[in-house]
Amino acid sequence: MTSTFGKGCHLHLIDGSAYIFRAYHALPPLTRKSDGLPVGAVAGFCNILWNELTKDKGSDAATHIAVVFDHSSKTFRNEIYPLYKAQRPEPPEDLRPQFPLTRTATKAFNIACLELENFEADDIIATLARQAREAGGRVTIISSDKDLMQLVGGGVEMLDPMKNRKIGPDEVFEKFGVGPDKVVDVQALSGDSVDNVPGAPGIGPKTAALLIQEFGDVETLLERAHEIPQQKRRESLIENAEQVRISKRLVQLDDQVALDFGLETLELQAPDATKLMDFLNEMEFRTLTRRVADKLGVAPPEAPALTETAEAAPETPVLPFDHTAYQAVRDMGALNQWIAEIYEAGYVAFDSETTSLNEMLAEIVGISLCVTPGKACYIPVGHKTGGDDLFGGSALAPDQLPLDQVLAALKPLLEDPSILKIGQNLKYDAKIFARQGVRIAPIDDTMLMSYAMHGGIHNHGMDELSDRYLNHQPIPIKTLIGSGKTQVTFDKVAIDEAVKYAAEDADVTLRLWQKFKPMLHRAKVTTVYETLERPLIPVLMDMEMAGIQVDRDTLSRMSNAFAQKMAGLEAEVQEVAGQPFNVGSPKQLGEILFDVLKVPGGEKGKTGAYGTGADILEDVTTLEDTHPQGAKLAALVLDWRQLAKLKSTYTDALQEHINRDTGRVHTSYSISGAVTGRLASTDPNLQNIPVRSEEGRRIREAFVAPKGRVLVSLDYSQIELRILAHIADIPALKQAFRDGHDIHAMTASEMFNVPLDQMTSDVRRQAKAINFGVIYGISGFGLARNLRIPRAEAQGFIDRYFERFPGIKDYMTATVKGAQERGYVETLFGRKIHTPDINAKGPGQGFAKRAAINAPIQGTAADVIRRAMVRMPGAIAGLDAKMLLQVHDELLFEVAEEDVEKLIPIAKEVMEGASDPAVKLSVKLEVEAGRGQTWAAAH
DNA sequence: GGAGTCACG
DNA sequence: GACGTACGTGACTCCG
Repeated sequence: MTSTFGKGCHLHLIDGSAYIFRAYHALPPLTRKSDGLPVGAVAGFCNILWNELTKDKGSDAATHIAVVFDHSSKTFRNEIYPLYKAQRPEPPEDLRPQFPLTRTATKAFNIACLELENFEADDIIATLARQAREAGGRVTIISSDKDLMQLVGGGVEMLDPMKNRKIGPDEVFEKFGVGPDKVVDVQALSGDSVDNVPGAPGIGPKTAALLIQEFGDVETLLERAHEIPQQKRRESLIENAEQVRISKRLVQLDDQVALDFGLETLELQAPDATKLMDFLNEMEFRTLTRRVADKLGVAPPEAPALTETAEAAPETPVLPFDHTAYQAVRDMGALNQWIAEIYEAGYVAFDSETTSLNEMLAEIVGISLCVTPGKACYIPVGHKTGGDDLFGGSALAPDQLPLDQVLAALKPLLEDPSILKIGQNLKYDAKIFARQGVRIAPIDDTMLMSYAMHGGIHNHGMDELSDRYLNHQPIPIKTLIGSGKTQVTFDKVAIDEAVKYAAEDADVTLRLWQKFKPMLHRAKVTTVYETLERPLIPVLMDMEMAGIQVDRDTLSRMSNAFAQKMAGLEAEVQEVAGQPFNVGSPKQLGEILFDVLKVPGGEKGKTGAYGTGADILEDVTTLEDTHPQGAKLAALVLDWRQLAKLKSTYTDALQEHINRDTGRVHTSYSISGAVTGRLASTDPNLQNIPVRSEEGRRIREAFVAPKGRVLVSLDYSQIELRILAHIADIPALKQAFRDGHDIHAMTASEMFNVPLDQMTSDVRRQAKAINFGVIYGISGFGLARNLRIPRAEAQGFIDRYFERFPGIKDYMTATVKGAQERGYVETLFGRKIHTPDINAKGPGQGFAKRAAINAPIQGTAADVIRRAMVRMPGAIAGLDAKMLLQVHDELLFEVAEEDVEKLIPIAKEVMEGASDPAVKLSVKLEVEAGRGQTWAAAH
């Protein structure tokens, strides 16, 4: 069978160990049903292998393939340097038993499974890649590990499996600033904290790349180190020369490993169907077993009879999706039969098709229902005939029940408290039905169930959930309505096509619900779902439908004023620049500023463009003395940009959002959009209306109350700092809040030993930045940049802060540790925020750590205001008042003048007591109130 | 469609 | 001792 490996052959090398960790962290925990053995990582690993074997890669298809593993943690590198990879955390408890299983899996797929004592997987990969290259073949290394990048070139390339992106010499250069042949030199200098490669202290990747570009390689550099002008670099290199040499030996892969097999033995072979099916079946991977069985054309083995334990999920029969089985309901007889079935079942999955994503404008085109997996119907009510006639095809297509008749028949059912309505993003459908006078209740929402269980792991759109949990890819909407300019509305879709698509959505939703229902309980997030997600739907519906009155004339006048000012500024900009260019183009601006005018300090980012953000331009404006032309230009552009932003995003775009019928602006809140539990506002975003700048704040004058009514704003004072004080248990902070002190001034006083009555605004400002920094997972670099002070000074501040408030440091350490062990962090109310990147290596881990520190604080604050919002309608029911907007720590109400005095204390009490009784906070929450005819005045 | 920029908490 | 850095969002404009 085997032939020699040579020209025309293509070897795929899979970095197996990396895959296991990725699969483990990327996927929700999964255990084998029969005995509870953790198998999540094995399942993910098998899926990856199967995809690798079956996906069509055209000319990149493998002829030879192998999976390479690390044998153990000790390798020859530990003899060179005992600390190498010494600080690797132990793998999690439930991952360890899965390591041997992945080997078994690889063999079951009939793929060569390689590992060698004393060597890392990377060395074996290096050796095989060299052999293949020398034999004239091609190699694809499936990994995104930067340690492998030194191998790229000469027929060897890498493939990042997550991004599906090829990594060739250009990408390596982009990453390291040098070609593949110099990667080890750069790594030797910069070191690697994750692997404990020491490198030269004080030299990071950027400096390392510069040095290697100049000197060629590590050895030359070390010999000529005395020529380096920068004192720090020079000294570090001279002092640490030996350490750098060791580092190079650590990062240099060994491509001469003695292997006792030839490349030809890695030839790609079809898996042995029986062996593979046996393994998958033993692992109890139902869906993958079925997929593999389909593909190999063998019968799936009978599922072993499972002993039903108390908490095991009721078996969901795996039933293929069949679009031809869906029914079009075109007469009342059929509809009534469906209604009877729904009453019989007690629940129904439900979805609507409409003409718009904007619920305030959308018209119902059809409704789909599903009670049993695989059996669903679609009721067309608003489909139009083809667009052939002169009037744009506006005639109704034949054989459709009239909308009002369908609504009349469904209304009792949709409002029946004994019938559960299940949807995916039900707020959308519920709003549309509410406009037709139907209040859908009670409800379950699969999107929110997923959010409660898996926030932070993946998004919660139906296509993604279906793919992940049902292994099924629903018909993409684009195949029906197209995209871009030629996109049509759903009413133009032929009914036959619509039935397949729409009924499938209800079918998918029902299956997801059946799957999620028991999962929710096992993930211990039922309370979160029941108290923080689901009850928010009707509350947000009412807020969104109420909308807020926005005065078009005010916006329009401001827009004109902005346009005039911008034109003036633009002319000035061109004059200072000495040539015309597009002020709105950062690329052109950067070139004018740093290339043409030669302003010093221009820095190009990864895309090769100069950065021209506000902070950079602000720095340029300080060059008044040395470069007046650049300073002037930067100042003008900053002004221009502020106006451009205000005009395009606010004064212009906001007018487009004023609803024709209501004369008001209706935002849409996304409940599951932000991982921390915050809401997100879209179309338009009313959570980022300007307030910080004088000029911008005037936009809020356009947000008004109608005659006889008032806008009332209530916002939590320092809620995140208060929550931090409670969670981290900081007595000094708590006391300050109890005493009603200015918290930033108090911090400053503690830190700098300045009495409160001698506090300067500048010292207070610095303390405030530190307080916020703590909430964000502070770092010396970040604080230094924010305050524009030297890094060492910033670090000094942080050290002193931790000294004064030791609990903060403990909180941060404990939170990160918890995230690393469990894969998630929690809010005080039990919301889980998953942190899949927390054990990643590289800079991603830094991000993940800071996010993990921030999430319980931001998330708890988000939970608090959610609780207040859920209780608010009941509390203010007797008043002529409506809750209109939420801006993270603020609620905005519209109230009849005569009820203002009643509303404020009631709403305040609800907000201040929102954590009770679930959580007893050791810090009081305080709410401040404002009122006025406009939002500007109320704030 | 991604990157850059900037508005908010 | 240092990786590269503030946390969380959405909308608009340019440009390939």
